[in-house]
Amino acid sequence: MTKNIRVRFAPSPTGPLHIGGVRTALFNYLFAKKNNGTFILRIEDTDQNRFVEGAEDYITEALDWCNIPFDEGPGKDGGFGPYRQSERKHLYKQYADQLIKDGFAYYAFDTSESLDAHRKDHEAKGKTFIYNWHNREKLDNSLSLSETEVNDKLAADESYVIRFKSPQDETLHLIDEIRGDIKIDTNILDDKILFKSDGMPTYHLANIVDDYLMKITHVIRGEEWLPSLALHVLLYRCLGWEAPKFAHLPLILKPVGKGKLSKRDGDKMGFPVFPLQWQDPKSQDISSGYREDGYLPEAVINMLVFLGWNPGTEQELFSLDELIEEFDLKRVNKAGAKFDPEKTKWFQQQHIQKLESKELSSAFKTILSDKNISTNLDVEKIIEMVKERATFTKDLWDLSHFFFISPSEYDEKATKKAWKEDTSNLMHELTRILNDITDFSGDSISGVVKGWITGKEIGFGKVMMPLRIALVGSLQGPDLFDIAEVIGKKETIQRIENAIEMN
RNA sequence: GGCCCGUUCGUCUAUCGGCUAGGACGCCAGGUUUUCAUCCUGGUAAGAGGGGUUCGAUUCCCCUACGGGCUACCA
Repeated sequence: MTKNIRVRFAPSPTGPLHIGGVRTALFNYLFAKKNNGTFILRIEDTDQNRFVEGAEDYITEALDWCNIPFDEGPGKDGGFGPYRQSERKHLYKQYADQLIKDGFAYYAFDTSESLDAHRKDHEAKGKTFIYNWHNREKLDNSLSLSETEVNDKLAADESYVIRFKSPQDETLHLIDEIRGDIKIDTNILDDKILFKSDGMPTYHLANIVDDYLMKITHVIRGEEWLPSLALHVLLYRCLGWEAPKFAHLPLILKPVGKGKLSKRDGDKMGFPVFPLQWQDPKSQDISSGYREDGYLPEAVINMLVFLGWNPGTEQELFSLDELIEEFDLKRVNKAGAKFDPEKTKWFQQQHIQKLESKELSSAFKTILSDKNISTNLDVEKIIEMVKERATFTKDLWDLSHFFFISPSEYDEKATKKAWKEDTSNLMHELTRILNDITDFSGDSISGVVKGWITGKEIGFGKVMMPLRIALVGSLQGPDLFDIAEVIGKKETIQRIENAIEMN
């Protein structure tokens, strides 16, 4: 019998979720959905000092926008709640105590100051201070002190932490679902703090306890956690629990230069690193978001999933459902991937093209009403005509404004190129011809005008270019005759007359 | 510094020992669109270096180099 797959995304509410975090959530989501499993959101807020107002709401809103909502999490109890570690505070201490009782952990009374001094001292000698078997007998803890001393300190309410007692002389064989076997010598491990003096567990303890209690089967997280894997596996062992499977995702790196992608890269190069816009509650600084910049969530998702994963085929464009179908942890890469803002735009362009004109035009109608433009024109047809040139919804106005507003000025360069001495006469004649057309459809206008041009032997450019200037204002846009059809006979002729007058 | 992970076109990547190393983004050139964009076609460009193993290594092993991560009473 196979266990129910349960995965979790466990961010800290220390600020806006950045796209690396979104990708981690996405991989968890895809893995869960692919396996009919459960995707859980757990808020890891054990560090009260770093708590940022609004960050948790941001996380859930971002997941919603990306269409990867959680099945269980704050406000959505699936029987394993609460889902904020701050609300689970009472759960952790007993496990730390159990570890002490079983000899796997110990009390430590060293102050931060004394530890800092040790570190500085070692550094000065070119050595590294590690709190572990090397020196724990010499430091201020329940391993070096007598039982009475320890009890006295505890009774005196002296502040303490609980440290893990890393085992000695053992080679750990760890398995990562993406990287394979990893061997670790336990002698190099340090005695990590499990329980802080403020009464809160550290990430390590809370994480293990919650994953166990929430029956997590697969821990899919960023590569920055790989060094902690040994500790985590050891904790499961010492607590007598079966460990879940682990998969460590490669990191997203800066487009240029060294290191992992950061907020600053986005500011510097002009692309968002956050799914949603974020205003820092303290500094009031605003960071741009993909949503506000006009990206489609499906484009962002598609871009993110290809940073470190591929289906093994040549298909690159995927819907979320297709991703769920195709996703496989085994096809996740090991190496970090540099983020590419250009390719992100390409994904956006591809996905907006997949949208139905109907959908786009309803979004576009909002833009129109924002601009106080009311129209009798067939908006859906206009969108159909211009959408192939759009990358963002907001491009639609630049691509189609001339349908709604008659040109008030004409592109200088284009006019110089296209409007010659005899052009006005030609345009006059054209208005008379257009006026006689009864079926004012693109095809019919095209037939009549082309016939006239050919008959007069005047060359297409001499008519088409000035006509385009008259209708559009510049040398761009979709098929001229289609434009004429949409704006209608009266408006078409009017615009030509305006152009004659102004040139 | 120590430990761990990684390394194919500029970038994202395919290849489960047989390679003329494939695709995509970008860039360049041509074509379509009597405009512009889209689109189409073509081009550019790669397995870090050195040792092994093998009939044969991009693929497996080792070393070096380089890149990344971790090294907090942060996650």
